[in-house]
Amino acid sequence: MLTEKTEQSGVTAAPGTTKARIERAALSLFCARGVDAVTTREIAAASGVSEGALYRHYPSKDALSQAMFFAIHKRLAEEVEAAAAEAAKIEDKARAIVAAYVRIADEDWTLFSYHLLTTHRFLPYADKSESPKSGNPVAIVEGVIMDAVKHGELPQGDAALKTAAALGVVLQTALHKIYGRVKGALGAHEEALARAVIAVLKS
Amino acid sequence: MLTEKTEQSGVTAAPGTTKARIERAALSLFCARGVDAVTTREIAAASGVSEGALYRHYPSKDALSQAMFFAIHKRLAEEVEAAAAEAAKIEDKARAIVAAYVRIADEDWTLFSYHLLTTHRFLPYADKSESPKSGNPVAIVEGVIMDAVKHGELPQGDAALKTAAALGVVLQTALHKIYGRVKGALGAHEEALARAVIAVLKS
DNA sequence: GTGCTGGGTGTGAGCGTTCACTCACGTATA
DNA sequence: TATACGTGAGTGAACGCTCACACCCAGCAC
Repeated sequence: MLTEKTEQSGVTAAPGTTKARIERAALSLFCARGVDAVTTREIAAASGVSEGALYRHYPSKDALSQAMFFAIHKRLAEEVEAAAAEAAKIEDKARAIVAAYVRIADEDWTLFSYHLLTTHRFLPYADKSESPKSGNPVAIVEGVIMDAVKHGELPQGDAALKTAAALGVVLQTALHKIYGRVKGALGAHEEALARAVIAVLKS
Repeated sequence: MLTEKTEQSGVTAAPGTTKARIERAALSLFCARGVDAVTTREIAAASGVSEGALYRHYPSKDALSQAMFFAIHKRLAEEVEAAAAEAAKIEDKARAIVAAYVRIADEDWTLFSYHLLTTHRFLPYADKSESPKSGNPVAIVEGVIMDAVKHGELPQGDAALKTAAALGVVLQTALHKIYGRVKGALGAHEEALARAVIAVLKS
C-alpha cells in the first residue's frame, strides 16, 4: 500500500495522458471481472472518455489487453534476468529474483494481478513472435536453476519441476493476496518467501 | 496418461448419458479457450447434440460452468480433509494431502485444469452459500497448518503464508504441466512434490 | 394384444439483446 | 490549413436462450 498507482499512471503510455487513463480503467475492470466480461463501453465510461477515443489508441480491445499483458511480461523477464546476473551463488540469485518479483508486484499491484490472472490466456501468443527464452520470466528462472544444478549448487532433479515449485511459492502467495487470504504488501513477506524458495530448491 | 477420462464419463452426470457428453465437451472447450469465449452453439456441436438439449440439463451456460467447478472443488475439499485425518504427524499429513491432489488431478486432468484455471472466477460465488471453511480445500489445508504451528510441529510464522507457499508448489507445477513445461502425469513427481512441500513448511 | 396418456428428452429456427467496432463530424493546437 | 484527438449515434454480427414440435417409452385400462 506504500506506492499505490494513481489512476493516471499508464502501463504503456506516459502518465496523465488519455491513453494512460484508458489503460488504468481497463486494467482494473479486467482484473475484477475478466477480459471477456468487460465491454468497451464500460472501459470508456470508467476512463471518462468516449468509446471512439479508445480506438484512437488501440486498434481493438484484444490489442489493448495483449499490450498490457506483454508490457509487464517483458518487464518481469528483464528484471529477473538482471537480478540473476547481479549475484553469483544460487541462494543470492534466488533472493534477488524474489526481491524483483515482490518489488514489481508491489509497485503496480493491479498490473501484476492482471498478469497473474491472465497468463494462461496470453502465453500461447507469446512464443510465436519472440525467441522462446528471452522475454519469458519463467524460462529465465528455469535457466538459472538448470545452471545451478549443473554446477552442483543444487541437488540433482528435474529443473522444470524445481522451477515450477519455486515460482509457485511466490505466485500462489500473490494469488492468495488477491483472494484476501494473505494480507499486506508482498514486500512484507519477502524474507519468508525467499527462505521458502531456497528450501524448495534444495529439497 | 494411465487413467484418461473417456469422452463419456461425466462430471456431475452418470457416464454415457447425454448430460455427461455435454459436460465433457464443455469442459474441454472451457479449458482450451476460457468460459466466456466458448459459445453454447459450440458446446452443443462438440457434444453432438442440439443447443436446446443443453438447456434440458442446465438452465444456463453459467449454471453448467459453475456446477462443474464446484463438483471438483467439493471433491478436493473432501479428499483433502480425509487425507489430513488419516495421518498424525504433519509430514505424513502433508504427504497424504499431496497424494490426494495428485491422484485427483491425474484421474481427471481436464477437470482439474478447469478448476485451476477458473478458480478466481468462481471463488467469489463459493463462500456465499456455504460456511467459509467446509467445502474449501484451501481453508482445510490452512487449518491443518495452523494446528501444526500451534502444536510446535512447524516453526512459528504466518500460517496463511505457509499455506499459499505449500499449495503453490503443487498447483504451479500443475499449471506448468498445462503450459507443457512439466511433462508426464503429476503422479510421477509425487515424491518430489511432497519433499518440496515439507521443506517449505519447515522453512 | 391395442390404444391412450404423460413425462422425459432432443430439435433447430428464431427472438431480443448486446457486443466490438466505425465514421462523419467537432475542436484544439501548431 | 493540416494533423491529432475526442465524440456518440449507428451497424452488422453474434450471443444466450426460447419454444412449438417430434419422438420415445413406460404404465395402465380394456
